[in-house]
Amino acid sequence: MKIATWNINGIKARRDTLLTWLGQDAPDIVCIQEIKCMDEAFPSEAFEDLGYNVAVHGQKSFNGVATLSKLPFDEVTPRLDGDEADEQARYLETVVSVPSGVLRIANLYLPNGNPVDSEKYPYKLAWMARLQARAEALLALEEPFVMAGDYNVIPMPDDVHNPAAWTDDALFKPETRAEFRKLLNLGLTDAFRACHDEPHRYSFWDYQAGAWQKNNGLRIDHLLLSPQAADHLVACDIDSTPRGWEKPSDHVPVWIELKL
DNA sequence: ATGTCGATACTTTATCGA
Repeated sequence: MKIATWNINGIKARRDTLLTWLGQDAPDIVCIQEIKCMDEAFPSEAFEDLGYNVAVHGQKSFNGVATLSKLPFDEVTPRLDGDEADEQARYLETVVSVPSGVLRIANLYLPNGNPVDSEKYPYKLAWMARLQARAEALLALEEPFVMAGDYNVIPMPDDVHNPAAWTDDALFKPETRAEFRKLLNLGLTDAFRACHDEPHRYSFWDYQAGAWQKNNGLRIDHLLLSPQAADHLVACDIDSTPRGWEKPSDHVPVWIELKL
């Protein structure tokens, strides 16, 4: 079972790019972020024609997540617990049945948090605390689950080209990295780092300043696995090729293979 | 650390968010 995550930066602008990638890569489940549209504007039919079931949690203009799955959804639950007043569409949890039982997929678009002296940074940290609480609740079920998405977190200095330039950024501040580490300390596995120890492998390159050409990137898109999922992890990688295509997203897909 | 991009609106250029 192949599961991918990809921040596509606008489904209207990236529909055909995503279809092309799905046509050649054919993952079983894809978590996409930043669809930037309302539920009813999502082009579900195009993906259904490729054999995917579609779950959408969108909003106008910003944010928004959608999960595509070749397996039917047993459950679809939008929103992250912990703040009823939070209107931002950033979290979509689904459950599918697999031969060995169930598999839960949390699709998340974690807040960017910049600028750090605005209300956006405390919102990011609070959102990360809510995600930890959700992870704890799910871990108690002792079932396989994947938390996949754009975390907007650079976990380690080796995950960015020039770490010294990022020390005060919301994606790399010590407080941000500490909140991410709490997820790992609960018992979740960073799938990419379980499979790779080479430094400077990136999932995002800014549109500006020739970042892609200079390989000036960030590793901020992650798949975190529960112990019951990590036990079945056989491969993980970043597919950077779509960053070189026409009109690319600034992020590329990251995928795992689970033997379930 | 800014050489860009996507979506939106009292649009055809400015603003916001990343």
